[in-house]
Amino acid sequence: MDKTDLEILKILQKKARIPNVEVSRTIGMAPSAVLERIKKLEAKNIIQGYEVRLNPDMFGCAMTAFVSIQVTRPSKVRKTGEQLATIEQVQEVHYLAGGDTLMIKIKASGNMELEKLIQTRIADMSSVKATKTFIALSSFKESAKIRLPDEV
Amino acid sequence: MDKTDLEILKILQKKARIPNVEVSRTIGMAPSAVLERIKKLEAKNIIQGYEVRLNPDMFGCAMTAFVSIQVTRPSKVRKTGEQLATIEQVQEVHYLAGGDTLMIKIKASGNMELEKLIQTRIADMSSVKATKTFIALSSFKESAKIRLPDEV
DNA sequence: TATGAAAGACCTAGACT
DNA sequence: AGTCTAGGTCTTTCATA
Repeated sequence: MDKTDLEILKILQKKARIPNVEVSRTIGMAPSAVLERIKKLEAKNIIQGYEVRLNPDMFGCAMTAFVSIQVTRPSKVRKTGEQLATIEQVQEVHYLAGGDTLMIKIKASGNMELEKLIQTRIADMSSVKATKTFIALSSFKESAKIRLPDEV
Repeated sequence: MDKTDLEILKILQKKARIPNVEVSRTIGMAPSAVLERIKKLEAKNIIQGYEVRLNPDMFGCAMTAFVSIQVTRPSKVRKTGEQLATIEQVQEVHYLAGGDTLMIKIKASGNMELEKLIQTRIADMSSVKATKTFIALSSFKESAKIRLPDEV
């Protein structure tokens, strides 16, 4: 990965789904060279994918919630985490340091769906000791952008 | 928004940066019709954008942390939230119900950057009463996908 | 790794249903 | 809202440096 790769990634981070040629024009390189680089970045798993960002409010996913989940034993973390990750409404699953705790982020249509999810798919897992739910009243930012260095 | 729109969005959610024609072939419609629909979805802000998902480990953003931030007064929530949202390393800012608390998600290169961020950009805001930091040891899932209904 | 050329695929506006 | 057409643009492979 060099400076050119970083330039490409910066452009894509601003707006994925941009024509290849436009990228190549911006950085002053032949389209085929850019294509090759992007392909390599994908192959090396530096680019992991391309996502649409949909407006959740339009799909009955107006509710964002975080649920802190304490597992019964530290050894249960991995399996529990993987199982939680399979739930469609669960967008994120993180293992937090300090208390045998998983933190998940959920998008649901409302109270009802959230309650059902927690009760029928989370709280009833044998490895789940306790849950604490935090409901977001509003969200000021939601992005997957990361800070890219200027150089390697 | 109808069933066709949902079909299109489902395809894009699986893989944005897919040729338009392929979408149109999948749903059995003329490319121009699909283009028109996508444009409308963008104009209506149902599609908010397209993002690359980069592998954070490759950019010195290996550390994910959540910081719970208590503000001094409920009335300070909005301004504080907006200000936090401007920080590049802050990917998410949510206002949580129940305790005048903002929850943010940070991607940083490591302890040092995280500490510096918290001390020089967060804890020193006059509206910030207290912070609690949770560091993720591992992440099982990170996605922006939402569950789309089958019908409208 | 980059370029340039060439063939084929894709995009998109416009006429029409 | 959708189809079809057609020109222009973009993608992608390959020969070459």
